[in-house]
Amino acid sequence: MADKITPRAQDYPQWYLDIVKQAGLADNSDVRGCMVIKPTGFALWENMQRALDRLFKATGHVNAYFPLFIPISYLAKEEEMAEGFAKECAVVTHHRLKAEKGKGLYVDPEAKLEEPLVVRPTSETIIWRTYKDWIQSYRDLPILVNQWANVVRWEMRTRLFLRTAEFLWQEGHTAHATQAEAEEETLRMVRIYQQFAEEFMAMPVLVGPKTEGQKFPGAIYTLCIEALMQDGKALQAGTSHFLGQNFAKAFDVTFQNDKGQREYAWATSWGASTRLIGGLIMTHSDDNGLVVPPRLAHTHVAICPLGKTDEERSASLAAAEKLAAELRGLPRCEFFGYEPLTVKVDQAFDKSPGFRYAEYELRGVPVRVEIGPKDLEKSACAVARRDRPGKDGKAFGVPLAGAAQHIDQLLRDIQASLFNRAKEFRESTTRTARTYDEFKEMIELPGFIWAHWDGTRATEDRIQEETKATIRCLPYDGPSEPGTCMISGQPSARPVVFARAY
RNA sequence: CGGGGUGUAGCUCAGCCUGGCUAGAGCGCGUGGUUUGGGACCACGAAGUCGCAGGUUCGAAUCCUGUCACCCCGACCA
Repeated sequence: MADKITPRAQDYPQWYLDIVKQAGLADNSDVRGCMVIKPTGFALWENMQRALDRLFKATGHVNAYFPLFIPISYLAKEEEMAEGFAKECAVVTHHRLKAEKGKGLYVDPEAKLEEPLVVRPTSETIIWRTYKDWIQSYRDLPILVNQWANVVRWEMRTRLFLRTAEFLWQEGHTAHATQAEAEEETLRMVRIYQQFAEEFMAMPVLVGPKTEGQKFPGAIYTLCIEALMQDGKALQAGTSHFLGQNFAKAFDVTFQNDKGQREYAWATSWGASTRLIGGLIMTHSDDNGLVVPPRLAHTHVAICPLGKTDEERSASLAAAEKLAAELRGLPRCEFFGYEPLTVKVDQAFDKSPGFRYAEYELRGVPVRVEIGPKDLEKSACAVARRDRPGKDGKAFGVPLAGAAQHIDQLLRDIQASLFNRAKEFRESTTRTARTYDEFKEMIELPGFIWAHWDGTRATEDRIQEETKATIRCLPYDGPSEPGTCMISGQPSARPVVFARAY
């Protein structure tokens, strides 16, 4: 028997770690705060990348790549950003080692860099330095570039996927001729993140601006998507920033408009990272293991042929291969990214059936099919859906004729049911606080809290200090009636959403 | 940076207080056999500089000093 997964109810953080490790997604590495993303985990990321990349391209973006190293003087140019990231930057100061017998390998003091290079914590500065060379005229705009990259933020405390010192992400950096166009882009991209989260990850999100205190350093404002994890804590899952002309001014990026006047370009940036994998886990998985929504699954269907004798096994195996071929041969469609379904025929006859079932549950394969002698007598198979773990989700007697179509539909049903379940959980744990006392009681419960806030930093800070809750965002969709701040009694245009967060 | 803890086989840990023969267990791994419709079992086997350095001692995983690393709590955290 494999190591047990700690039940969620007993110790949620330990459950999360157990899932990550036992489903084979990632491991801690020898380098503090950095992780090894294993093939199974990386496959999830690749599927996320593929889906997001399609959405970006469909909205006119192209990919490019900028350097890992940023001269320290670039980072210094935008004051807010310099201040915001100063405490978490890795810095390269030398370009050579020396190997000497007896002394081993050491940094060559002769090889000190003229100017230290910062390992990018984010790429606005190096990219805007580059855009200075790309932009002369309004005809050069907009620039709609995205890059897939790794970044380093030297965090004090890390957690696999949710916060690691090095992480993988995409960062979009766009330049526009007008403020209105840049603001449209900012909104467009946060809505793309929402679409991705909800349609692919089956993870419902709130969408809206961050408060002044929570925005990205260097931004005019930050829009975000906020998801709710099963333990009732919020997770910021993607951000889109309107940067105004801050970076254009810092790097002197101007263009001539159609009237021949010089203007500074308008900027946006937006990013989502491997943190999404953490969000995916904490939205759907259960005490039996990982649960992956079919649209992001690396293996859609696992077929387990059964049998005690060679004759039984070869008959089951033949039926399994036939079904696998039918599944792979289903018409390609948008829902699965125009790729064929991935089907694994499991031939581990030396393992007990129970072990094989548990293994696919642990790894989050959305649909498992069992074909044994008893099924073949009836030309049928057993089909188990991962969103309902154990025997509850298993249906016997599914006719082999038409099984492929049945499973295709089942995968779509699972995708929808995961989203609905997550949304119901969010709705059932979302509360409205009318007074601060009420709020303090509610914050001890899982979930989001709507409450009125006077819009000041002081009130926001006080609430955080006293309750550890932060304003997650000022959602676009939701109640909008005015009221009064639960603390100061000052007028509030509309309620905002609080939660404790990752 | 403050507080606490842990370093012994791939993993989880026992042994340390009270020094002593060849350093142990479970899981995992390898080989062979019996099993197989919800995490099978038997037999045999491989595998450890006891984090590192120094000291005390006839003798150190065990005692002392130093050091490094990691984990947890806090502070910090697009």
